[in-house]
Amino acid sequence: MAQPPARTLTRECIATAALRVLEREGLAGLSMRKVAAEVGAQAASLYWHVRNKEEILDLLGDAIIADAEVPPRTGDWREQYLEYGRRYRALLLAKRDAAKVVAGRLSTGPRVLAVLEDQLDRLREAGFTDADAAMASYLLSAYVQGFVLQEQSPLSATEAAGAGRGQAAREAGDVFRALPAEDYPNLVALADDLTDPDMDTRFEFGLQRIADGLAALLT
Amino acid sequence: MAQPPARTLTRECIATAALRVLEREGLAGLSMRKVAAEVGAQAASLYWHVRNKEEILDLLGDAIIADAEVPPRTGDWREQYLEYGRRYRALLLAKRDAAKVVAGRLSTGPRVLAVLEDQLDRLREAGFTDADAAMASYLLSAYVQGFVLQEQSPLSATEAAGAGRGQAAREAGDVFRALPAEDYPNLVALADDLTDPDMDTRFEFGLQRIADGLAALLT
DNA sequence: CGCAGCCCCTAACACTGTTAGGGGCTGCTC
DNA sequence: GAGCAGCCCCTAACAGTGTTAGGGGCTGCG
Repeated sequence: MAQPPARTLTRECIATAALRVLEREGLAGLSMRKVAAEVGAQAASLYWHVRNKEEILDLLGDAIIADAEVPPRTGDWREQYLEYGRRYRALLLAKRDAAKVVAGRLSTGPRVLAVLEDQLDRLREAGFTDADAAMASYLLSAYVQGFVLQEQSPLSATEAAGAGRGQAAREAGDVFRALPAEDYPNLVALADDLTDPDMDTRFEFGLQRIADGLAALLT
Repeated sequence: MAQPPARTLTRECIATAALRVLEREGLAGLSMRKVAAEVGAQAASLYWHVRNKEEILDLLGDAIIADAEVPPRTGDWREQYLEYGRRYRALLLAKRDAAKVVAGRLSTGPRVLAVLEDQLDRLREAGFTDADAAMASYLLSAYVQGFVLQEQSPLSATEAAGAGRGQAAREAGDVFRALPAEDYPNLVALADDLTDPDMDTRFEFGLQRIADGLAALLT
């Protein structure tokens, strides 16, 4: 790692390096020094191209969305809206800690704007009010971000060592089943439903409800 | 601050102290040393009662939800479901950075479980399948968390100095309006709708759509 | 009395983001 | 060609972070 001349480093160069560090070490392990080392430079050198670590996170947010592809323009607006949601979730699941990076960050990178533009175009074409189209778009991204964040959140402090997806769900199931049934009858009864590790259908459920609710606006 | 004998410190004591520090300094400014100082102790002393900083954040998550109140049991399930969402959002807005604390954290504190238990009870009583009730509950919390997180996220690196709520929205509006209209016709046209600072009605919009979608399951 | 144990301390470790200041290297101007 | 401005990267340091090791007062029990 770290080629000696290293080529003059740019913001894009820093962004892709940060992306590699993020993939390797996770968001908590992402430091200025490590990003700098990844491009063969010193930490302080980054500050010539970037104001903050925060600005690097902004670049990361853009880079994560960068390889988004808009769904095909076939079928009705509903199928396209659903597909937007699915692809957004897939994007957040593809890169490590992507949801946490993107969560508290309103990106205005060109790639993000292009997707948003396209999405709004289809919603208006489908017959939604301007205000409704804007809110429908906002609703979708809020749901997807919130879902993936919950989906990836470990159970309390039982975290790090846990194996992949669904591990937390199974442990949560144990917690629910162990509860006193007279105090929490519903939690005990629904323990299996609440902790079903099939996140895909759980996500799809919410997505379909939202689409249904939006469809009711068009009648 | 910091009374000399300080009384023997407990986990609850640490939790409320952490809550005060969070309110004063924000999540980024919350450190072991500051929490310790708040209870009149040294940083290392905390580790007798708590394993990690992560565990303090868990305590914080519980403490934030602690003063949740379940909505009155009047009216239909829909009104109660909506009210759950509204109160959850209000809770996250009430304490500083509460959304960020709660976001990536599956709390199993007793207060959280009690609310969940009650919520599931009402959904089942309304006629939802066990699986649907569980998913409806999950859907609501995903939406609320995602929404508040987006709602509070600053616009790119224009952050810290910005005034309160709606400031980011107004600046985002400027960004959208300044875009080339031939490349982003919809973004320019909907700039006002996209950046309407009235977050309450925006939240309500999504909430109503979700409730509509769920209602369609009961027919 | 002595001895556990609980509880808190001081000191240190490795690491973080960030800034100050210095020095090569480029390319322009006289 | 000489000098100079600027870009770009460096070393060194600062204050602060989470966390651990080890010590030392208390308490209550045998």
